[in-house]
Amino acid sequence: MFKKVLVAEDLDSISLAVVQVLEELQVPVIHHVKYCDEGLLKIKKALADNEPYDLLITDLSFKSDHRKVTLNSGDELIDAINKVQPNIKKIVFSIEDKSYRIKTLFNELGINAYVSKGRNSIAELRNAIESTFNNEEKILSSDLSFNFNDKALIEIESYDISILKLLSQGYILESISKEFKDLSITPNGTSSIEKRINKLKIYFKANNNVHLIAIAKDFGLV
Amino acid sequence: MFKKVLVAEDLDSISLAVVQVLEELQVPVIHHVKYCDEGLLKIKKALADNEPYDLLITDLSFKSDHRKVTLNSGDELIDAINKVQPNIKKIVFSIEDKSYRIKTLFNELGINAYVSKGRNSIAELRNAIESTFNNEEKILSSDLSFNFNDKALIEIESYDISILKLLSQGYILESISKEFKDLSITPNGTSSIEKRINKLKIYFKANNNVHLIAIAKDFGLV
DNA sequence: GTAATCCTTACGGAAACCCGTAAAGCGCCA
DNA sequence: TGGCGCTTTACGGGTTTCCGTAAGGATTAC
Repeated sequence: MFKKVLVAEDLDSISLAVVQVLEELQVPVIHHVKYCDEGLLKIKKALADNEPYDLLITDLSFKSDHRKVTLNSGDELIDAINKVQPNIKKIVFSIEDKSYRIKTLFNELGINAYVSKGRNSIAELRNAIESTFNNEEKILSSDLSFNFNDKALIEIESYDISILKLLSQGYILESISKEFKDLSITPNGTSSIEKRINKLKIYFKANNNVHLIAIAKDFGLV
Repeated sequence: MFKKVLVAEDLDSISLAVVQVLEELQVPVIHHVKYCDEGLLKIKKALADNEPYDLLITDLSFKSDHRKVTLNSGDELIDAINKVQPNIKKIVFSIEDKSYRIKTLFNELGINAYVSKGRNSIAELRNAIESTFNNEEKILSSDLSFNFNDKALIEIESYDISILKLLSQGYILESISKEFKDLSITPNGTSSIEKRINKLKIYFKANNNVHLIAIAKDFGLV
């Protein structure tokens, strides 16, 4: 079994359960942090001491409070850790159940397992830890049964997300076009952007921009 | 201390912690349900048996799965319970931290305490249970420090929420007007509705309708 | 080298919005 | 009854979205 595990989870009520699972699995060293920044520090320290962690279990969303932080989410934490210790095994344990979000975690951040917090997630988490230890790939908790090869949501790319983000911030077409030109994102003609928004509206069956952003929010795309 | 407590919480990783707190407080009878419907049934059964619960601790949001349910949220559960056993003490334990949502829980559903899931929520929950037992009123976990008498968010009433809801569903002004006429909600002229939306835009500093709905989603208003 | 195709951009008219102003409706009170 | 204040509604013009059509440019096929 894993020898040294780091848990990043802000909710104390949940971390309690995670740590309990790790103890049952007889993991000798279990550390727990409530802020992403702390997590990165611990990873770096362990590397410097030549006693690196071999598993990270992290949540995605962290509450913001008085404390000033540079890493705001599990995504950012994983991204930062990948730059210093890419070979570490990574399990995400989160409430998120949108396929788009989860796919990018596997494809872009290279996580090993995703466990969705739910009615039977403690058992799911235990299984995921064991499977990860046995070098299985792309482990998904059983309540998430979407197809990994489903093209549908993969087709929505970062370009679309950028448009949706700006729309949700109150930008009008022309401003989006200007912004894209500044950032050298192409295509950036108002007409092209308009066309792309139209595709999104058809895809999500939205009547208008307002409806589209409401749906995008529900899907966790923005 | 309380003699018989019902916990309604779908996430097993969290209910574990809640039950643990109750055990530490030496509550003799602790029941736990993962679905709201189950919760209502247990309450009714206990009443019929003349052994009613004296405390309810519930989450607000419950994941939907294959199972068909009639009560979808903690709000609905409390509302239903209030109809059969209004005198039961009620504590809400949820991640939600929007003052609008929480105020309506106190004002319209008559809950006794609200504890926000956070980095120190186990201790907060314990305190809230004890304070509730001692008949204190309107207990709020300490990380939520908004003023109860703050008029700002109270001014946003169900009329505004209705507009925002319809907007987020892709309705145009005229359709909203028609819908309001059908439901005999007044005012229902397009102009009045437009004016009200304008107020909301000023209040939330939104540039346009798209922006407004994005903000409303963030605030959990729709 | 030319045609076919796709992507990007431009254009224009109808619909919906945004925003200010003005009229109509309604309760209140003298 | 008539005037006052407030709310609701109507109206109008400027802006933005919405949606179809088409021109220009790049890539691919043959």
